[in-house]
Amino acid sequence: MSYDKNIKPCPREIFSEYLAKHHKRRTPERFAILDSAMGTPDHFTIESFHDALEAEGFHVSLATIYSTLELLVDCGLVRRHRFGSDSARYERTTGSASHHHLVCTRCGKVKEVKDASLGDAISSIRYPGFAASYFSLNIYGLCRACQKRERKASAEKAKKNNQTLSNIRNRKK
Amino acid sequence: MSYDKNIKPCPREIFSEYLAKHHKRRTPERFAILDSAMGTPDHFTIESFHDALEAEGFHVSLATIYSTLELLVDCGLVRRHRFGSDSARYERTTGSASHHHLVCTRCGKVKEVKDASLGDAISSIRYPGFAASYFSLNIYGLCRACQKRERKASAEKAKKNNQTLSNIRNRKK
DNA sequence: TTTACTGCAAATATTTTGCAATATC
DNA sequence: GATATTGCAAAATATTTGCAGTAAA
Repeated sequence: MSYDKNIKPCPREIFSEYLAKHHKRRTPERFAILDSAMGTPDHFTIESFHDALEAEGFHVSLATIYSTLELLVDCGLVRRHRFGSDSARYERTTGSASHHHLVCTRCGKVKEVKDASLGDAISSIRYPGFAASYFSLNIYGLCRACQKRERKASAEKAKKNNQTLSNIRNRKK
Repeated sequence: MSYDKNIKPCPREIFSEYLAKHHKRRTPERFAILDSAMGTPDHFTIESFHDALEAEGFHVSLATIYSTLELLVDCGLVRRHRFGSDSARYERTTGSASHHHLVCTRCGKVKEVKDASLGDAISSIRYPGFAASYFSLNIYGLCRACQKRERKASAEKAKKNNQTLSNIRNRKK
């Protein structure tokens, strides 16, 4: 939970102005959540985030975390991902290089892939009438481990079938 | 629910071979679900899909729809999206041009944008050890309606604040 | 004949909501 | 002082799972 609060425009300023503009209140909970989110370079879930805050000695309810993260997404400081069937994952938008995700449809594992030029290409597209804030590119498929597992299962099944087949053949003798 | 079953390799063949390869069973439920999914050009949710099947006279349980759509995703015939907080949306991968999505973070509305060249660019990237099946590109931001709504709310708040301010000024007189 | 699949209902997991107390504006 | 926000717990929603009966291989 440490980031340079002097970089301009720093997240605190952005959030503060966003709250002012929307006539929402500047509460300690909201800024604690902001600081913690900005200090986390990795993905996090509501649950993990709540635990981390708790470990730091903050007690903030889940409901408040949900609502504050929604605000942070709305003002573009945080991205929200829904990869598999599991819960939403969040990540700060600042301080990390443009990347997309390889998502395994079998086991749900997510791997980050950095690609600045593709990121720039996507970010540079303008959509009339739509105020874009961030993008999320996910490539779905099978990860290495699940491919290997599949090959192995395939081989075992084939072996089993051959045994069955030879049993039948032997019986006929 | 009508698509040309003669196109090669047609979805029925792909699915049939997938089931055979994985030593899974060819049940009427699975093929009814396949046909219905392939006959739907738009996005659908489990709920809407279930209703549509029911209306056509098929009765298939939600559990079976979930499990079969998982198989269809696994064999690449169906894409699974998780846009907002709401339930997963599915769409067939065949028979529609490459597109991505503009997702409103405020109201959740999703708009499709066709872009063959970007789609080709993304599809052509190879990831060592990862067997890519399909991609999902979502641009998050504010849709036209929500931008308008925001401007309107902003103006009203400002007006209200001015009134309060002039009340205070008047009182001081 | 073996065992995977289906439907149903119950269980689980995640996110949202209502309400009284509190704190910001 | 008016009202948005908080925490808690309950509610709503989506998805998964267990089990007994059925059907594909």
